[in-house]
Amino acid sequence: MPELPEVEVIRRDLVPKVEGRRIVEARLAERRLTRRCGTPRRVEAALVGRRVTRLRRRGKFFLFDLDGDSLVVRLGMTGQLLWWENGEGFHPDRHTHACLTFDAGGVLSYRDIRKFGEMFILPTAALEHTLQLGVEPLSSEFTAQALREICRAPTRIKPLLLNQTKIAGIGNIYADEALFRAGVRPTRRAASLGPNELRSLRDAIRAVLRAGIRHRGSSIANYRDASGEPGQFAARHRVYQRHGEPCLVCGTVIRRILLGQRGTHYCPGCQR
DNA sequence: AGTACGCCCTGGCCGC
DNA sequence: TGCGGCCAGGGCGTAC
Repeated sequence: MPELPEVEVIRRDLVPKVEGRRIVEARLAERRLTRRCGTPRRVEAALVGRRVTRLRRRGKFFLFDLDGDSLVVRLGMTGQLLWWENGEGFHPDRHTHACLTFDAGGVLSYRDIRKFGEMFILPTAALEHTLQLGVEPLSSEFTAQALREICRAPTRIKPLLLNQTKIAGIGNIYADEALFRAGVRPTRRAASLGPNELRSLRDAIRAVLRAGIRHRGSSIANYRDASGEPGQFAARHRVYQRHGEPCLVCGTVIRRILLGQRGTHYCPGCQR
C-alpha cells in the first residue's frame, strides 16, 4: 500500500524521465479514475500537448505540474505508476487503466487492481485548497511543537496519525512502525502525550519515513516502484504484520487489534 | 467533536 | 478442482 515513502521513491525515479517532457498521447480507460472531478475524455484532452514542468509530491499524491494546471495521481491501495523506456515491454493488461506517451517515446502507465486510486486535473493554484492536506512530516515545519498542536485533540493517537488533513502521507504501516519506535501505544489519547513522548514520536515519524525511502518502500500486497521492482523495507518492519511473533527488542509477543477499523500492530512490552 | 460502519474493488486464502 | 464466503484497507459519506 503506497504511503509517503513509496510515492517518494517512485517520484524520484520518474523525475529524470518526465520533467521537461511533453505528453503526446493520453489514454484513460477507467471512469472511476476521474470520479473526484472531470471525465476521462476531458483529462485526456487537457493532457495532450502539455509539458511536465515539475513532478512534485504532496502527502501520498503525485503532482505533475503542467504550466498552470497539475495532473494529480493518488495510488490508493494497489495503484502502480510504471515507466517503460521507449515503450519497450509495455503490454497493458486488464488492470492497466491509463497510459501517457511522452515526446521522447517513454510511456507512463497506471495500473490499479482495486481501483481505489484516482487521476484528475486541477489548476495548480487550487491544489492546496482542494486536497486539504496537513503538514509534510519531512519538512522543517513538522517540529515537535507542530505535533503538539496537532495532538490537542481527544482522539487516539493512531487515527490522528492517519488523518491526512493533520499530517500528510502517513498510512497504516508507517503509523504502526513510528508508534513502536516512539514507545507509544496506538490506543493512547493524543492529548495525553507528554513533551518527551511528542518529541520522540516526531523523531520516530521522520526516521521511519526516511528509512522507508532509503529501502525503496514497503512491498506488502503489490507495491512496485516505477521499474516494477519491489521495495525492501518490509523486511525491516518491527511490528507491522508481525503479530504472534516476538518483539525484536523485548521478546513480548506482538499483538494485533482493530483501531478505527484498521489492523493495528504493537508491542505491549515496549509501547506504553 | 470523535467514533462506528458501510461502501468501493479485487485477488488471495480458507473450508468444504 | 471448484466454489462460496471472508478479508485487507485509504478515503469518503452517513449516522450516532
